Amino acid sequence: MPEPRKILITSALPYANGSIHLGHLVEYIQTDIWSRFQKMRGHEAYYVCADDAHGTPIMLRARAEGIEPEQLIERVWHEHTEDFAGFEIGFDNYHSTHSEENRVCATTIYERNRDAGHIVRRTISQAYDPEAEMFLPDRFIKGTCPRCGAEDQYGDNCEVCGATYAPTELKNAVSAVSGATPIKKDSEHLFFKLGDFEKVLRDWHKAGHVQAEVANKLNEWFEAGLNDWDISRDAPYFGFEIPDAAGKYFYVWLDAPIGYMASFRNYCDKTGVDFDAFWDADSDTELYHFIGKDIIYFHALFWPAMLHGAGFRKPTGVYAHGFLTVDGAKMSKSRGTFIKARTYLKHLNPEYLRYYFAAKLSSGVDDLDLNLEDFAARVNADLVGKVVNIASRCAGFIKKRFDNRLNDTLDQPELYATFVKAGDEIAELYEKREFGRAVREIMALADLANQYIDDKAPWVIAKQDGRDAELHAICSMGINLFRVLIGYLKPIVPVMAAQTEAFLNVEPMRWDTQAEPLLDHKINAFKPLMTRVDRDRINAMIEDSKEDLATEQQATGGGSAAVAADSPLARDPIAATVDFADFAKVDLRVARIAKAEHVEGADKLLRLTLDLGGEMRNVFAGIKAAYRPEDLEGRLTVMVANLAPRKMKFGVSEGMVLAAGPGGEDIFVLQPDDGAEPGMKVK
RNA sequence: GGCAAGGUAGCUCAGCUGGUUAGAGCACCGCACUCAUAAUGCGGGGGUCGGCGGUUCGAUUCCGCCCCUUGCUACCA
Repeated sequence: MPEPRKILITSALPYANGSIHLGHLVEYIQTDIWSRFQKMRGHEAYYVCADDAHGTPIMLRARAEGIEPEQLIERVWHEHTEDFAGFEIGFDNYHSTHSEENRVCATTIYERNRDAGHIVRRTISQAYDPEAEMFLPDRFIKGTCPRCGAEDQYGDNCEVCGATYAPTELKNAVSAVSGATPIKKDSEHLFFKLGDFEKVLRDWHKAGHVQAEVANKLNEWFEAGLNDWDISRDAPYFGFEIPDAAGKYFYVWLDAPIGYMASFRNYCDKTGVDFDAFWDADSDTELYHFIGKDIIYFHALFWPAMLHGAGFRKPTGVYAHGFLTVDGAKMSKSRGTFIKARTYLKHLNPEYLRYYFAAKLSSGVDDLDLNLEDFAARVNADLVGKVVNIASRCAGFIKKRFDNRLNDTLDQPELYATFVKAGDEIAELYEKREFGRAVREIMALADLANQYIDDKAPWVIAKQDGRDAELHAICSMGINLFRVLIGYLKPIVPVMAAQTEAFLNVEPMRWDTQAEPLLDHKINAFKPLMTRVDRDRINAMIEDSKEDLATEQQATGGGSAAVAADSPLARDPIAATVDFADFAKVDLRVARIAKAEHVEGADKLLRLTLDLGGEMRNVFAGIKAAYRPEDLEGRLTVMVANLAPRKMKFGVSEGMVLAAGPGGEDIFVLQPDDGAEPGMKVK
């Protein structure tokens, strides 16, 4: 057996300001599968992570809650830890960037870079809130866009017209912290001279430590030129004070990646693992960072540069993944597809999601879609219908007829050998982070196993006298094939694998334990290893996620950014986007209400006769409680002119008048400005 | 606007360096089977491989242009 590799693996640090949601989990599940795989292969692998606990948003949120930042991050740390545990994310250590280890690591990296001449000081002018007595990050300044006049825009760019500008250009700028008008104020900042490392970084990228598509993107950045990086922030700030700059703090993004190192240091101090062996410049160990594609800049430029400048090793691999969409669209709170980890856990088995993500993950940076229909179908068909079914259809015979003891020889050694052999290819796919392809290979094997059983038809043999040995051999073979499959799936579904180990009465499976079949071996009674995805549970989860939103809005007290809980928008969220082509199908016309009258026997309806400028339409409208007929006559309004006629109790309605409001007396009929003429198209 | 990744059966996706009738799973239809968590097996229908040009004996696969989707970015990193 070759020498075990020494591997340190990380996932990006989640920010200690919010809950873990399904989008985060793509990364943690991807990393965890890879980590578990490496461990199963017998390598010395460590998976560490931490909460990213510093920065202005955390400081302000704590202030808003009337607690200290330390209390906030402590609480969030526990939430995050529980959520990750719920999804079987097997961290060897989960720490925090607000820790003594991180202070030491950050200080070391800073001081070494400073002493090597990679830090400069420069005075810059920034927006300052005179009331809150703090400098304001761009996103904490709001005002009117200088270009298009849209209100309530952030300090750096306008979400309406896309203009970019300096916060000082905003009209009527206010601080989102205090409401005061920001002023400009000078301050000395510390900068990391990223440009010093251009050659180092280019060489490092060329050496294949990042994905090809990421390297392309990095090239763009090189061409744009590497700017100095502002690594300091003024007090008040929640972070580490810079040793030789009183009142200045390390920018959160400086000490966040250092959190990987600090978490590992914390782990080493607890366990005696050799920290230096993993971080020295000449280390022969491997270091991998799994990240989202949005933070490539930090991990493929700043981080290796900082490490290099401080005399540490650089990462072996920085692997970016794409984002999660749900049913083809960005996660949306109003649609209930912004699903938090704990909301999911209330309703569904975490291994469903682990499997589904694995089945769709590749080594690329493509986005991943969680299609809820596909999710249920895929998990049910693959995991339950194919894989677990193999054990389920064999175990009964083994129990009833053979006292739960497996046969002492294999029915088809060559088929078993095929399964074992396939492990090499599957392992290679895992190693390359091509989990989707690995899963396809495994499911192809599962198909073979089911075909084998079908072909042998043990249920027929079972009914014939004197064929017990055959039956025993077939079912034992099936159980053995099942065992190999679960071994291959173990990095993805560790809980089901553990249950299988209990069922099979075996030690925890490793990659190389699959080569030898289980013969003449006593197993335990079979219990269902996984139940099918219940679509009702999925729906309940979606509903629950919508409720999360409502609760949150109440909690935030309807700040300017949040939609007030009782606003029309909150009661009736904006519908899914439609193409222009779809919109254009609706033919809206200006119409004059030629006649309005009560309808005999109708409680809510008025009969309107609409003049389209040549054509008259009979339309029933449910506006009786809000309007008197005589007030409507002669008015202009807007109608849907190509709506399919609808037969109603009192006659046929040939269109629909546009009106807004919840109903009853609160109905407001639309009316065009003066000058519009009946028949004009509304567009 | 810049850049990146995509656009392949109803849905989710495979298709390496161009080559015989373009694949899988789910869904659908038929048959078989009933050991198994309405599971499984066999067979079938269904695709102008986003559009238009070009290179080539031959292009889903290469080149150009266009359309659409998603994401990042826009003197923040």
